[in-house]
Amino acid sequence: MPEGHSVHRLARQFNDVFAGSVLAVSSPQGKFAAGARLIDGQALERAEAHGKQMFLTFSHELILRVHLGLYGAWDFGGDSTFTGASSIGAPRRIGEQEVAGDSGGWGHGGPPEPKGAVRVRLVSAHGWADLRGPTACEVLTPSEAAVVRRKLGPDPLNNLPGDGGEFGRRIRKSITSIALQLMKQEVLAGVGNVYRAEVLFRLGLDPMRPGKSLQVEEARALWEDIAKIMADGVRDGRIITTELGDRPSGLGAAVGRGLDAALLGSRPNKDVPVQDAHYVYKRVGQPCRHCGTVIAMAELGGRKLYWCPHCQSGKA
DNA sequence: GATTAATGCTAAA
DNA sequence: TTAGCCTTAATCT
Repeated sequence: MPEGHSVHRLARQFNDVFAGSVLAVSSPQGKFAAGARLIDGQALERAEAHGKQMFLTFSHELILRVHLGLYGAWDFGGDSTFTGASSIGAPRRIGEQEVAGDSGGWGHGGPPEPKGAVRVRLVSAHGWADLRGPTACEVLTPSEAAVVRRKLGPDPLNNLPGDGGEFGRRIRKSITSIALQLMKQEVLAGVGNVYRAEVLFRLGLDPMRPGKSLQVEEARALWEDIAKIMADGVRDGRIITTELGDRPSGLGAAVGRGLDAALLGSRPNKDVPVQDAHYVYKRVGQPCRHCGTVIAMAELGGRKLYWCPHCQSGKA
């Protein structure tokens, strides 16, 4: 269940390793055979991310739209030219979690036998990419792609001028709870269940507040914090929302003992233990990192919502 | 080894 | 509203 940061890393990876290259496109699984024929043999012009969706534009202007959904993922492999072109560390896999390291599988100048249900395989002169388990995978014309993108709200990782204000107008339009609205891709594109829970905690907002009740200033702060922690996610390749001083182990503890946080340099979130990465997400029953109150959980709109009943009550 | 839940969305009913 | 995608890590026996 990758959120927007993973999709932006994917787009970067495709631009790094495939842009300008002619791609052989196939569907080993067979389910995308017709679509694959439409783009087979074309050069990839560019990759773009909008929220949780990725758009690959080919030289004849057709566009491959991919949404990873619940457990979709891309696997990569290739020669040294291919891995060397990656600016994000030549990952072996990008999906719900990112896997680093060598994929093997370019031994005889080509990709390995597809394992499992590979919906799409892309092969260039130097490497390959396999897509499994996507929710959406289709070839669109430019105008069809524009229709899809018009339905999406602003993406905090693109953060174009005016996007913050547009987000504020959209979320303040409805009495629907801000917890539900943050998951709506037409309000803002890219936030999922982890960032939703974490940003509401970071700003001390009650998840059940109606969007309409947000002050303009509160909506702006919400947008800015989402943009910040998601940009961290793009940099780190994982979701880490805790501040250094709120981490009980590892370097957070060292800082607590007096180590200068500045020593951490450009990688402030390097090697954060998983149990220290979040404030509330999947921490039901555990003590709040700020006040010790037991973290609560409830099902809302079919998804689990986590929050601190004290820090996010409006009384804290 | 078997079962379950999961950082979503789509399409059928 | 519900099934489906068909993977993976964590949890259970």
